[in-house]
Amino acid sequence: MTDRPFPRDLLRRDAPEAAGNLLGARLIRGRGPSARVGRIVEVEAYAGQEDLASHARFGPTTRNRVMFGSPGLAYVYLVYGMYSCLNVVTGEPGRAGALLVRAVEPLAGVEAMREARLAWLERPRANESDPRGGFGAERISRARRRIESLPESDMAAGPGLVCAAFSIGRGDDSVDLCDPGSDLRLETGPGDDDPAVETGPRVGIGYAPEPWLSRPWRYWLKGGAAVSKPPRSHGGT
DNA sequence: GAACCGATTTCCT
DNA sequence: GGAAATCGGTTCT
Repeated sequence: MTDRPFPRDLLRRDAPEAAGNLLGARLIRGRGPSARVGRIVEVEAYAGQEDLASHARFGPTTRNRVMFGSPGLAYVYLVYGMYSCLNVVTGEPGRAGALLVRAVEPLAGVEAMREARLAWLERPRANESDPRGGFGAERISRARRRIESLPESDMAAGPGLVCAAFSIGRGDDSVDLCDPGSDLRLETGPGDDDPAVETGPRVGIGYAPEPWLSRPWRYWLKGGAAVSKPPRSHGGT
């Protein structure tokens, strides 16, 4: 594997300014032949406390505390009761900021990612004694078949899917992604040429007022097959 | 302590 | 186009 630790200094600025630095970086889980490696192709920037779309808008809390910490740390939270989302903290300590990793293009360990997606399906449920057991089993079985034939580019094409494919959960909250010794970490890509970056409004923040709602703080690498498809409920025709 | 809701994904009609 | 799944945080009583 390459072995180029991601320079923390590239994250010492407000999230929208650091976004371009994170695009193209490698996200890595594990080491050796079983390592899972992917290229970050889509991110969303969440700025300081003034950004009313950000979890930081209420100030430091138990959940978002790491957003106010050092750049390069992982901020992992649970959305909709089931999906984890991975963020890379940006900015100097004391100033909140983070980049949400929305999509990753698999480069190595794709089958391990597929296994992780399958394992996520069978994740332990809190209410196991729920009477609707049979229904859930059939639904899971159909989802399993779908994942078994899923194209590589769709393996981590969405924030919840990135975490499922890389086995990321709340246990990874506050992990230092710039530390080469971390099991979950970042590395720089190979001397990437000047990549073409496109931008657009952030997804899933309908609760936010203007101007935050329309800030073009979603960034993706042009032509990336793994770029996430925004949920229909949020936009597309 | 209870009500409300989300930085999502998937399936159904 | 509509809604379910599923639960910890945040906010209110």
